[in-house]
Amino acid sequence: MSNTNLKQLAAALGLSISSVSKALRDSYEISTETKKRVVEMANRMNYQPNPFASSLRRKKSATIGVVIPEIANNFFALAIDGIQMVAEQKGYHVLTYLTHENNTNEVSTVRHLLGGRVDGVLMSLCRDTQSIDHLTSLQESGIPLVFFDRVPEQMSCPTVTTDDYQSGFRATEHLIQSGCKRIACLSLSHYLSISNKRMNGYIDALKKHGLPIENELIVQCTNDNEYNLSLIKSLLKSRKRPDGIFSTVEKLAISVYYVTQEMGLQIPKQLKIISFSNLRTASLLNPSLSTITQPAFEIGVEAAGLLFRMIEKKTFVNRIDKLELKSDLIERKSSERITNK
Amino acid sequence: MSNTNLKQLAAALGLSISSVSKALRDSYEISTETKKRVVEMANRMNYQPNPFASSLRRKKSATIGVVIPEIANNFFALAIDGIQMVAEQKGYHVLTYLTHENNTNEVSTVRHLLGGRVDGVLMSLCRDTQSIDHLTSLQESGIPLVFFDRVPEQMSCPTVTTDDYQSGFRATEHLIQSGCKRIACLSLSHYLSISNKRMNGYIDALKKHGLPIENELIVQCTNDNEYNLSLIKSLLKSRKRPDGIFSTVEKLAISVYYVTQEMGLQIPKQLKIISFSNLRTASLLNPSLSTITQPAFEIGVEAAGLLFRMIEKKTFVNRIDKLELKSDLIERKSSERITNK
DNA sequence: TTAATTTAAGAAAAGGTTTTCGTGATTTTT
DNA sequence: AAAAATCACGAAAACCTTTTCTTAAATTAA
Repeated sequence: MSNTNLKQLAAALGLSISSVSKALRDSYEISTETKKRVVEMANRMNYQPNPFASSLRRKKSATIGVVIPEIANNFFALAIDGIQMVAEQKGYHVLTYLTHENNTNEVSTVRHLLGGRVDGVLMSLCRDTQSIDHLTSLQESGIPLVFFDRVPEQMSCPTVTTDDYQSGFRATEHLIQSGCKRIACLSLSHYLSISNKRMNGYIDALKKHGLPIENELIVQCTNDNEYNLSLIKSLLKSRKRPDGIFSTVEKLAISVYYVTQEMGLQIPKQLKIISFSNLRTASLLNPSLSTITQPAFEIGVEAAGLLFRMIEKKTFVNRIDKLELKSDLIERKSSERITNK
Repeated sequence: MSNTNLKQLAAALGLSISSVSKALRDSYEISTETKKRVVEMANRMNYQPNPFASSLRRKKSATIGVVIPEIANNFFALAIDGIQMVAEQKGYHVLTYLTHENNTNEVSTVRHLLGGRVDGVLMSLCRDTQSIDHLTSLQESGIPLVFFDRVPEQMSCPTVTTDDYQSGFRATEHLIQSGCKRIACLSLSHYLSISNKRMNGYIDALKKHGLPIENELIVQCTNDNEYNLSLIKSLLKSRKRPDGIFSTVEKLAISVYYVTQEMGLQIPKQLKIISFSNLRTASLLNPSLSTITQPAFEIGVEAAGLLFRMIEKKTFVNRIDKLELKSDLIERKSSERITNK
């Protein structure tokens, strides 16, 4: 154990505990020479302040909590990366919680967080969260709270998102311009506002170009990968198979690739697809996948930045501060127009 | 704030603080009816014990630390997933630290951890860690410590790894059997034992099949992606270009794909490749990538399991407990034998 | 019926830090 | 030279739980 505490340090220096504490925190009450002596001895004795005693006394944990649906997900991994970077700069620790897209986990995680273990919380909702009671109670507890990407629409709380509606619109319009007439939309959840915004963009793009909105082309997927595969399979085997797919989430696009591979359907000849994705290998897929790529790292950075502004209370953060970043649409083979029919 | 504490709870119940505390911890000293009353009131007042006071008193943080090189990496993301699962079962929190493959960060993170913020540490070394002083001092501080995947060979400490030597051997032999005569090896770091083990497997496979070991075919890559691309480019443009590549790490295989795409080199016709990888889209790449896939999630689970055995001290964990899991070799197009020459 | 034991609870210390308040000693002001 | 202010440090409370040690009451044993 490091196990030297202030008491021992004070004894070794012939000073009082309080003086040593002040010296280490660079208080004006302590003379410069004493400070030097103290710091020296602290290093020599390998003193590390007990974080719990400190947190207990100061009512500061120097820790933020991050609650996300999953970690084995390019978007969230990158966001965490950004969050960690900012936290480290601020001298904060990062406690990560995974909900696995399960609302029950989300609720119990929030309950834990209410215990005061963290000074602030960054959160991205899980796909089946409907009630926001646990979220409001967290907010009302006074713990700074910022949502990113998957945000609760009904709540007045700072958020960092991307231009989901526009992205959905542009992606769909891109498919239309590539010649698609029947475009399906794969949605992750009808509870999530990002899913719905993306879908609304899709719908409005169809409307703008005079294409009908067909319910059987809007597929609400689940959290069960196998089941999603069967949904996609039946979509692609239906009498009036779509000739384009707008996938609101990477995972589902990958499933589409698997299904087309199995069925022998050719992308982009028989089916075009574009998807939200942060896959680094999108351009190496067969065929390369057209993507709407969110600035995941920056989202993490911005969300953390907002959170620390709230924690430090230097600049006021309004509850309705909503930051919206832009996603990139990257056209690749999977949505390419076929010239020679 | 939740901000109800034992004192207030005790006052509301007309009991002493100590009795309430005992009741909540289900002590035999408290009658069952009183316990019921206490628990009820605790729920009603939304009582959450202060984790810092508790940690201070019990000298237990209910937190483990995980130190990894990066998070935007399929292997580590999956490992974290496994770790989190076990930690959650045990009622522990997970503090994540990223070293970004930088030894300085690793050292300073370890120093932080010495402060006693965590009850145990899971760690995977960064690529440029040579000195293990910081690691031994962490171990000697008495904090349970388990390494996974990237482990320090010189240290006597529990580890969870995979059969890296055999995997390297099998991968190389597979390339040879597919017809390769000049096989290059892309290594991440000559400091990491996993890199070296994989490379030794490669070397021994070449030896077994009577192929020469050529230094210019063993490429030590860096942490600079751009530079790695140029290394790979010059490798593939050299007079005697290799006809096979064994990549010890996913990232480098992806770089190879980019380079071959740019150069117009055809995989597997002109160049075959196999790589360590946890990419979910390996089979969807163009061409599909042959991989050695480590059981990343299980590695996390096992490492966490070992760590908790140490923390709980129920079963003794020997310092030389080394757990080795098996990786899978999955043959795909990228290393396929070309039949009709 | 008294002594011994068990039961149920409270008082108080301990854990290590931070911070407020106090206090002599020195320096500055009048 | 006396009064005021500053300096450098110490004592002690506070943060909230947990746990050990007591203790009064109730039960059992003798």
